[in-house]
This record gives sequence, C-alpha cells and structure tokens, in this order.
Amino acid sequence: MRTAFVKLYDKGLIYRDNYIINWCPRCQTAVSDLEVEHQEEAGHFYHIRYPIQGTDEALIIATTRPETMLGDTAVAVHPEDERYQHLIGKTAVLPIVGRELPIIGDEYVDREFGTGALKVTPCHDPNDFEIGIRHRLAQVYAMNKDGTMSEATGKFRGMERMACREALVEELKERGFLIRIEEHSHSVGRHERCGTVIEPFVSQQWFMRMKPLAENAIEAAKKGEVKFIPEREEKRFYEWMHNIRDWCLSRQIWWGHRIPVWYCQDCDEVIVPLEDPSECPRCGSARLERDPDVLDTWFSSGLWPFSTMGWPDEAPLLKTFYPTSVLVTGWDILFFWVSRMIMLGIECMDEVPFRTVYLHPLVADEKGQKMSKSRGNTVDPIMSMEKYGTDGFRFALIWLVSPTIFMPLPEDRISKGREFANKIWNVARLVRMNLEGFDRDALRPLDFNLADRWIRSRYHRVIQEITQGLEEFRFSEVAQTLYDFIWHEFCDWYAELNKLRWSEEEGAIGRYTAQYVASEMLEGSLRLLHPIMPFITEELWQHLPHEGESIVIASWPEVDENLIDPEAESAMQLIMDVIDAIRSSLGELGIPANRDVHILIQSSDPAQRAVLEAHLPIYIRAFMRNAQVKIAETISAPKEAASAVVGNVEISIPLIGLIDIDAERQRLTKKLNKAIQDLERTDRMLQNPAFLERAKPEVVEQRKNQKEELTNEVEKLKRYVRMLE
RNA sequence: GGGCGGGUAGCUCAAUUGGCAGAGCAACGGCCUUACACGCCGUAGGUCACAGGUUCAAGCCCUGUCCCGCCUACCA
Repeated sequence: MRTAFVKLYDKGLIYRDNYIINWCPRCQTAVSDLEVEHQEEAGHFYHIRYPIQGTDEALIIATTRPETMLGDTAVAVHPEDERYQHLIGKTAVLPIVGRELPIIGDEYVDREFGTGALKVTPCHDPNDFEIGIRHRLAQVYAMNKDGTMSEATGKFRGMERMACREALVEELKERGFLIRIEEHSHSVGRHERCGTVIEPFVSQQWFMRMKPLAENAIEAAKKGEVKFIPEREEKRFYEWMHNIRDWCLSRQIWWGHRIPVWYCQDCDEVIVPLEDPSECPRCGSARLERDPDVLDTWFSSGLWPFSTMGWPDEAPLLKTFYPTSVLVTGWDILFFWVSRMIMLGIECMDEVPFRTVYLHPLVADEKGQKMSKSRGNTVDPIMSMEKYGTDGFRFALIWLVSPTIFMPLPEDRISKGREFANKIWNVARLVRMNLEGFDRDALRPLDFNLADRWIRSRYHRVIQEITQGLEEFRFSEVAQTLYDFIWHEFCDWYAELNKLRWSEEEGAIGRYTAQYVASEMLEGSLRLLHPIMPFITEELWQHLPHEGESIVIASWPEVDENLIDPEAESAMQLIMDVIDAIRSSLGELGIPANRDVHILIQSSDPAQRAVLEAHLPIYIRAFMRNAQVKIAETISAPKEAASAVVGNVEISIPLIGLIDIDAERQRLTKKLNKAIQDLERTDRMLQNPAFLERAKPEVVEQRKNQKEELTNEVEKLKRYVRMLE
C-alpha cells in the first residue's frame, strides 16, 4: 500500500484538493461515487420568489432542496434566455437571509427545466460547485458535517437539515416568498451502508486522478489482454472507464490503512515518504502530524493481485502467478474492485493482473429479489451448507448459474444437490461392496460386454463435453451433464445391468470385467466432478483403485477416441428403448414388474434381431426378474396382450385374463394418434419442394428416415388397435 | 435521459452455430426389487409475453408494442 501510494503521488496521480465530494452526515465520512445508491423518490418542487434588488421584478426559482438556499451565493440564468437576459449583472436578494446574490449567465442552465432560473449553492451541489469555480463565486456552507445547519444560517443554525426544510418552507410561505409546491419525483442519493441521504459537501480530501489510468485499462481490454465473460460486461467496463471521475480516497472512519502523509507543522510541507519520517526534510522540524484519515478499502483491494505475493519485491510467487488466468467474481463489483485491480495492476506491474474475468450472477432470494441487508431477505450460505452439505450446496450453485444478473437459489435445488451427493455415495458403496478381491493391476483378461462398451463410450464423450464446457465457462451445462451421466446412465442403467455379473464366482472373467469397468467409470467420474464437489469426491476416490495421492492433484481425465463406440451406443440405445417400452406398457396397465411374463419380440431386420437376441434376454432380467423373452422374425401375438412398437420392433406381452382390452385399445390409440400426427408433419415437410431443395442434406436425410420409421410404427399400431376392436 | 438483461410446464430456471421445446420441484399412478425412500418405475403438463417480418424451417435473427428487473446519468 505504502509503495503504491508514494509511487502514484510522485507521478502526480494522487493529489489533495478542496473539492465537492459525497458526504455521509451520519457516518461523517467522505464516500466515493460508487458508494452512493441513487433511487427515484417522491419529493416536491418548491417555487420560491427571489426579489431583484432595485426593481419590482423577481426571479422564481424552483428547487427540490429549499434548505440549501441558505448557502446560495448566486442566481444563474441561461445567457441567451430572452426572459431573463436583462437581469444578468443585477443582484437578487436571498429571501429571509437578505444576502445579495449576483445574477450570472451560464450555459449550464436548462431553459426548459423548472423556471429556467437556478439558485447556485457551490458548497452543496456538484454542478453549482463547478459554476462557482467558473464565476469565482463565494462559498457558503449551509450545513455542518453532521447534517445540522451551520452558523451562516442564522436562526436556523443547529437544526437538522430536514427539520430546517420544514421550518424554512413555513416561513417562506408566511412571508410570501413561496409561490407554490409541486409534486416532483427525483433521484435521491443515499449512502449504501446506512441509507442516509448523501450531502454533497466541499472539503479537503485526497484524490486519485483516474483518466490516465482508465485510458491504459481501456487500451488493454481493446487489445484483448483481458476478456470479460459474459461479453456484455466488457461494454459496461468501457462505459464506466470512459466516464470515469477522480476517486476520492480519503475516509474519515476508524478502520483501514491510514493515509501515509505527514504535514510539517512549521513549514506546511507535505511529506509522502516510504518510511515514517522523524523530521521535516525541508525545515528539519520534528513537529510532524500524520493525516488522520484512512484510505478507501478498495485502494488496497485494488493492489491485491500483486501485493499479496510479495510486491514490491521481486518475489518468485509474483513471477509465477502474475498475471494469473481467471478472476471469478460477481458483476456487482466490476467497478469497485475488478476495474481498479486492472488499473492499478497496469500502473504498478505494467501488465493486467488476469486474462479473463468471469462475472457471475448474484444469488437472489426465493422470489427473485435482490438480496440486501436492508430488505432483510439475505440467505446465509453457511446455514444452507450445514443443512444440505457443502458439496450439495456447491453443486446447486453451479447447476443453476446462468448468464443472467440474478439467480434464485430455490431450496429444492439445494436439496437435490444433497440427494445427488447421497446417490453418489450409495453407488460407490455398491461398487465397493463388489470390489472385494479385485486387483486392477493383475492385468487379467477382460471381456467387455455391450454395457461396458456403451458406458465407456459415453464416459469418453462426457469427458469431452465437460472439458469443453469448463473451458467455455458453461458451468451449468457441465453440472447437468455430470448429473445425467452419473445418475441416469451410470446408476440407473449400467450399475443395474452390472448386478447380473456380480453374482458370478470370484475370479470369473465377467465379474472381473465388471469390477474393472465399474471402478474405472466411477473413479473417472469423481475426477470430473471434483471441481464442483471436492469433499465427497476425495473421500470416495481414496477408497477406489486410483493413481496418485489426492484427487486434488490427480490428472484430469483424457478422452480416448478409441473407446468412443457408436456401434455399442446404438445397440445399447435399441436395448434401452425396448426395455423402456416394455416398462412403460406394463406401467400404464398397472402390471408390476416382478410378475411372470413372456415377452414376444418381432423384428424384420436381421441385424436388429441379432442385437436383441444377444443382449435382451439377459439384460431384461436386471429389471424384470421373471421375464422370458422370445425374439423372432414374426410372432403371432394373442389378443389379450400389452403391446408396444419401437420403430421396427414390435413387442407383445400376453397377459391372459389380466388385461382390460378396452383400456389397452385406448392406450394404443393414443400412441397411434401421436404417431400419425408426427408422420403428417414430417410428410408435409418432405412434400415441400423448397424444403428438399434448400434444407441441409443431412436434415432432409434425417426427415426421410423419420418418415420411414413413423410409417412403420403407424402401420403396426393400426394393426394392433384393429385387432383389439 | 441513455444502456443492458429478462418474460418458455403450476413454481424456479435451461436450450451450443436457426433443424421435432428440456431439467429440478410440485402433481398423478405403481413399487420397501438386499447401493440408495435423500430411492426406483411409470404418467400427465407448453399458442416459447404480444403483433408483424426474414427463412424451406424461428424460443433463437429483424422491426414494433406491453410488462418486470438492473446498470448508468450533474436536469436544479
């Protein structure tokens, strides 16, 4: 901090000045522009008559803050305003107080607004302050630092500013100076910490000259040295940088870094040294007093990327980690912190502190409202973590994050995060229970079955998706992909199918392969999940076959293209579709899955039949223990049966005496109607010559295949429905 | 005043480069199938705010309108 301050002071970028700043009368400190929150509030427009000396004329002036008139030192009109031009150079008399106010012409005045005449209060309004400088106007404080009226306000002195407003308006009314009061909605600035209305106030403070720093920051961003995600944040960054104003650094509060400036009590020398001085370098006096104020905390925060790593020394840490890769933070402190880190980083290190700034949304409450202490709708993350676990909470956060401004974090999602953790815990238990006697390094022969090939293929695709998703900052999709893969593919299908092999005897090749693949998939999934759920993944990983000491430093899974197996994927897809169709039919008819059933499967496609014959009779038993499957080119299905059609595959489950024919017919009719609708839509497309001509060939191809499939399905369903009539 | 984001299932939110709208919760029906009831299986639920336009094709692109939110600004 000290080095940075001195460096910037020596370069003339930090200076001390008597200037108008934002003052909080309650906290009794200066605050920066960023710490003032503006809001439209209902107020009044007071029209007040200012008599012109030596004439019968008067200027009507409209103001929202009548109490500030006690600090007026001029009245301004537009120099080209024909109504008032002739008054320029004359003198107005401040009502009640009687102070003489020069009438000046200034282009700042908006002829259209209010009455077109402006009272000028240099000490309590930023614009008036500027006008005051331009016209060398006197400065009269109407208020003290605590928000009470000053000595200069005569009988109002000591009154609180709002109370004074009332009393003053009352008196103006009585003495005939108040013309009228209008309802007026205007923007009011309040201190973000305490909600007190900010008082613009002239006082001596330390400032940082921002223009040159901002120019460098803009240039760095333009050159792509630092990127913002989402992109719109870059625009916001430029917008702010282009309109930047000098930064008031001084704070009159008790905490923070004290400003490293000493003032010689004898010769008024201002001393800004690296080491605490004992005497004045100019006059040698030992009577030095340090500036009592402290720095805005964002000053030292802005130095964080390098001051934490040994700067200004040439520390090894600094060499390694400056600049770093990504800064992750909320968009609300883009100006407060991020921008200042960039500006001060360039200034002190000659380089931006990070390459990418990822700005995430702010967590809103359940109703989507911004959380704020004053609104009392804050949610304590620690409480959530205690209730749902840190990993579950983290998963929910990542799962829900999107490029919006606010994200609600509904409790049911956090709860689902915990349930996901629980699911993983349990599937790991299942795998471990069956890992007894397993030695991955035994290098015994393996015999991958369809499910093995499928899950490994899916796993390697998932690695690809996750890796890319993380690189592109699409965190929510990453979480969703992991959720679907682990829960629905690994647990719901693979783990269930694997159970069939776990009853095989110790040492059997099937059992060994199942152990090998299950542990491999789980171990790899944990590594993919680790950035989101660090604790549970480490714990489970330690109990699975793995390489390395800790998952924290384990290598990131790599895609093995050879294991991506489209053939296994489509074969498995067929199996899953058929099983789904069977389950769905029985489910809709209320037939429990453990009933003895015969499942008759018919397909005219020999390749399809081969896949089904090879796997379905075995795999179906993972889900329906007592099912018997028969697969043939043609089957003769009985009337009393549950039926389903999956593309080319017909499924019939005889349920003599168990089935309500009417219900089954209705069920199939519904499916038929849906299929007919789909077919018609597809057909319409394919009959449109413009579609055939202009659409991408692969899309046309896809539609053609779809038509064929749907035609098949419709025809088959029709037959079943007819049979049931 | 300027700028930005959003309006999609009952609720909270997704949807890469335009190519048949998804998830979680809630709802409904069935399961204590020895990893998990924080679970399993199944079902239902959408005029993608509104009006035009571009396109073979629009939640997505363009124009306008209506709501909601945010950032920013020295109209007293």
